[in-house]
Amino acid sequence: MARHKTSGPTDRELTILRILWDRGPSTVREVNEVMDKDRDTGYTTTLKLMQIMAEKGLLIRDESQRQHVYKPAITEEKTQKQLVGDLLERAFSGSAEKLVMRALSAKKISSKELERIREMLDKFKGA
Amino acid sequence: MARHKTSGPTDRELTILRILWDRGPSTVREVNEVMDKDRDTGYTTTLKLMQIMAEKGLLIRDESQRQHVYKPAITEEKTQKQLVGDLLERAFSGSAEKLVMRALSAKKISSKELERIREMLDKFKGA
DNA sequence: TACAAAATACGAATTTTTTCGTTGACAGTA
DNA sequence: TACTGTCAACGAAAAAATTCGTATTTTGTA
Repeated sequence: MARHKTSGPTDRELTILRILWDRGPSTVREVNEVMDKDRDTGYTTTLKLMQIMAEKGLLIRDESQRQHVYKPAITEEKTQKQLVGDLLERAFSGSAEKLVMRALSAKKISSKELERIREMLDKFKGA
Repeated sequence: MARHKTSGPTDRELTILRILWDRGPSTVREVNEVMDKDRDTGYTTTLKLMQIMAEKGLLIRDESQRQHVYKPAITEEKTQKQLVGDLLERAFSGSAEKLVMRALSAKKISSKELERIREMLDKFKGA
């Protein structure tokens, strides 16, 4: 697809990043197994994606083993922040309030979670 | 781009929807003028996009005038909800808490806005 | 009516993202 | 050593999204 200027990882790339953040450094096979469960994905497809991502600097590759081991080059936090910031501009004209509202209504949230969100708010208010 | 299964509007489509939500029903020229300001975009490019969106059912076209007038076929609310829900799954493994946290830290938020968000929380807590 | 301006229709090219087949290298083992 | 299974490299095809040139239609106006 064509991508916007501010663009970060593509869809499939994000899928791979998610897996690596969850699992920690992994081989292509390991990543592919997780991918494949959710949506049929050939091994070489995953391999190619991860190779490209390494080229782009999205992943770091350890070639010391025969089975190369990949890990994210960017933190989950930074990426999430970027994605949310992006969505904020593209779909919400910058209104964080509205985004939060939609997030809350998009999904049932436990009152425990609501409580933690409230605490966060306090922190931000203080800052 | 290739797009994920759950996929809603593409990038450029979302740009156009945003403009229509903001301005109300508009002609291609009007939309293109706004688009073009932000990023060079030929008139026929915008036209084609909007025609495709009309075909897809994303826009409704009023052809009674020579200058066709387009308006969104989907509400801002529904689309935003979908986009947030999507991002929630794709980048946050479903944790709304984290998404809200990132949203708050992605952008400076006025204390007035924080206050309103807090009120929203109360409502959700009650429900 | 003839011309110019402005719009839509159409088709195709381009770019980006995703997918995968094939090949050759390497490692373990019978 | 010869065989087998696993892996990375590579190139190219396919799919999706975006862009735009050209032709045609319509409308206003000289």
